[in-house]
Amino acid sequence: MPRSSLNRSVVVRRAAELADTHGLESVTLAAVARSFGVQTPSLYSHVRDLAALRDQVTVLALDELATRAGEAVAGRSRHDALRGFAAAHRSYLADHPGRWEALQRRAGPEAVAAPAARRVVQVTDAVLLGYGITGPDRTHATRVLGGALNGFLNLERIGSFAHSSPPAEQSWQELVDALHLVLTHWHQRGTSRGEETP
Amino acid sequence: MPRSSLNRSVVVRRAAELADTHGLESVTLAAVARSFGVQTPSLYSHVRDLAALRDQVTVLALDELATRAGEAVAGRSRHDALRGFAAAHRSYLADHPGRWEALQRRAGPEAVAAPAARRVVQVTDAVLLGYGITGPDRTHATRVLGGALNGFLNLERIGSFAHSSPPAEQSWQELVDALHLVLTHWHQRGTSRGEETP
DNA sequence: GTCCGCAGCCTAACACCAGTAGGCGAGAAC
DNA sequence: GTTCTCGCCTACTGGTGTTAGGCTGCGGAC
Repeated sequence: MPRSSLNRSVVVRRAAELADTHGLESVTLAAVARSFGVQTPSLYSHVRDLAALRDQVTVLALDELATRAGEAVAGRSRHDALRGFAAAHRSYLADHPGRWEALQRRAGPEAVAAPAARRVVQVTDAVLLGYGITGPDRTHATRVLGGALNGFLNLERIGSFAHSSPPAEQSWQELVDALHLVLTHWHQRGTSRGEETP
Repeated sequence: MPRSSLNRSVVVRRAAELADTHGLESVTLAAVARSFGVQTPSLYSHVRDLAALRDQVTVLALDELATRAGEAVAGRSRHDALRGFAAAHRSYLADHPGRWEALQRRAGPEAVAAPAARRVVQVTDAVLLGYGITGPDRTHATRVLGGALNGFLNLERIGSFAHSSPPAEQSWQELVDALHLVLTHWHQRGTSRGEETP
């Protein structure tokens, strides 16, 4: 019997695959061990905990999402960058629904401190810089942009759009265009409300 | 011993309270039974399943949210209605985090077919009608609005905003103002892209 | 008032899961 | 070749969902 190729990153990757095929909440230590043909307690050499395993799936997802979004944004600006950024999110959900699910969860402290989390923010910032949004406003815009994309995709994922007629794809285009409008007018709107020069 | 005050709606309500205090995933049949001083199998007279219990918490949340949002919108229009609608969502999350969590989940078929789900959409439509958004565009706007609000609040809930400086409250105001801008310009943007008269 | 039906809660039991304690053997170090 | 170490193992505990079937006390029929 080969001593085994079991490994922390291998275990996490397998957990992510199980999440994608059967949903995150069916990612269980017993299921992961079964998929390796191994007994459950053997995993504790590589993973502290079930919670830690799921947290690491979250970190993996953050990392992959940041990479995919970064590639989609590279060399583009404004509307093109925004479209690529949004499409990266949507395609990641389509390709890896279980890992996406892991992003919609409150993760442990070591997961949120991971560099992968910061990378996602950095890519978002790159899009906003293309719109000329800087300073403290950029944090607000990051949150608005991230929230809108995540929220739409999450509603689509849980089936909220499945029972009304127009396909979600069209609404998605509307959302991206709406965000373009918001980002284009961000500065003017901010100054008109007198928040930037108090 | 009183024959019991156990009841389907009482059980669901207790499950919702447990969700609010300890999180939705700690809503377990064993915990609900314990809170009534009753054995676990006794609950099966009132609830089909653990999944059904959680689905009914979702329906309860949809109903309460629709009521709260409806009251916040009544007699208002445009920016005022939007602000009330958004504030209703945010306050519901603050007051009932566990029930909110139940809204971010894929629910069973009988839950999504519940009248409560339609009521939420109707209230949203009322806000959009105030902006003069009608016809097929209204579905898109409903999804954009719902997605943006849900997404922002969900990111706030899972702590995504806890590690950057400006408080989330300010970003929330920015989001509501941004949505006002989007809804105000919805019609123009739609026609300018030639989608309404194909 | 007495009896019966039945709804509602009970015990018993099974399968599954997370997590802990300690054993054992294969490969590496020397 | 001997020894050490690490990775996987077995055995076990406590908790969970779910089913099957028993008991009991309340409400209605007479």
